[in-house]
Amino acid sequence: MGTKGSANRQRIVQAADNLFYSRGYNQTSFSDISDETGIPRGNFYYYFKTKEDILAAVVEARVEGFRAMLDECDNTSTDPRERLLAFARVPVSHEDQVLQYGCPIGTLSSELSKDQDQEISKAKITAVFDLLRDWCMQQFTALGFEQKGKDFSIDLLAKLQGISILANVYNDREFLHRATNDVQNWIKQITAN
Amino acid sequence: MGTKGSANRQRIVQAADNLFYSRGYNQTSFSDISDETGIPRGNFYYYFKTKEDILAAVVEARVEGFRAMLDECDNTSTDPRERLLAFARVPVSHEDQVLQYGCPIGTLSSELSKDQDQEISKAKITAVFDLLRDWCMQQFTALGFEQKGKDFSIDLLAKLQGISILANVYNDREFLHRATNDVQNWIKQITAN
DNA sequence: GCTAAAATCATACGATTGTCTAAGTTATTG
DNA sequence: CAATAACTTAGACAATCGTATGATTTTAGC
Repeated sequence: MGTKGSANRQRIVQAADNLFYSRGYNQTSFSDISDETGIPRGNFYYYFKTKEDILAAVVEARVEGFRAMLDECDNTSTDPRERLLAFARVPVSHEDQVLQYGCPIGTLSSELSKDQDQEISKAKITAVFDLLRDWCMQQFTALGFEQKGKDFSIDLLAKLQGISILANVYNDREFLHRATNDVQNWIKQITAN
Repeated sequence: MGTKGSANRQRIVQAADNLFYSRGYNQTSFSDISDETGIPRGNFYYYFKTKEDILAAVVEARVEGFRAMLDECDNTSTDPRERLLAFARVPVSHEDQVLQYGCPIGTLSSELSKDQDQEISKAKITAVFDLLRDWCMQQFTALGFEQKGKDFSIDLLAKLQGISILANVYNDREFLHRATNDVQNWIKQITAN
């Protein structure tokens, strides 16, 4: 179910994804998505009962995107340490977007944490962070870390989030590069046998 | 000018400040502020021509708040190192708010980075980060750092932002404490003679 | 205590929001 | 080919948005 959705549904989700990222969820209207896709607003209701349903679909799409990104990290090397180093470079691999709009999951998360409703989608956002954290933990445990691996994983996510925010605030490409290097050095340091 | 503003103006700004923090700027309407203060919507236009003018006043108020917070850090000690350690503890001193709504300046920043308009207010947000960064740099230079002090300052802000985000996402008080400790240890380490 | 300015109030404007319906079209199936 | 389902469309709904105005009340200067 859902896998056989029409092309229109996919186009709606894709346009909403981009708009939610560049303008924010609350600042994106059905009309915006309609203008972007050429699909009349009325059609939306056939696929999504509410705007939050679109949000849920977008979050789901982003989960898939992050999953694919993690797969790429997995494919760079069989060494968990190298994988973590690759993971740390993800923000710089989406440099321009991060500088302009910040982290797609971090900014959405902080936007949704400010709402009484949308508890469902907020939970799904947490699931995205869980996905990333679990993947990191997997690498750390493969490196022999146990309880420390959990802390390291959240620390790593926090570092990348902080870097994304500051890089976005100051639109500072140099900082993004330098700070990413520092994170990689930190990974090398804590994983040094 | 502005210093003699009526009590109503102050109440509007204060209510807007709280609402912008807990619900977000775009999700807060004039009616919300009206409900919160009991002041009719029509009155707003006497003090503020547009909603963005209210935002500007709120940002200004937050700047004052951060300035007062930095003064407190200054008063904790004459040692720049101790001051930085105190600064690093600011998020935990506003623990509950950070866990629920994130950093008041970081979340607002990422919300405003997603809008075509509001370029003025966005610039003022950057000014808040400048305020914090300059203060940190002042401490680092007092400790003998020069060009490195600038990097350390942004690094420190990035660390605190990242911590706030993850603490908010997972509503994790323990992480907030542990990560703050780590930041303090980092400060001690880089400032060790 | 009169007057003019400052402040407050109720009300309404056009525009846009998300939601919803009832037709219209296309595709699928027996 | 007929009939049923899947999909698309245009348009309108009430509600709310930020903005704006004109009248009323309060305050301050002389």
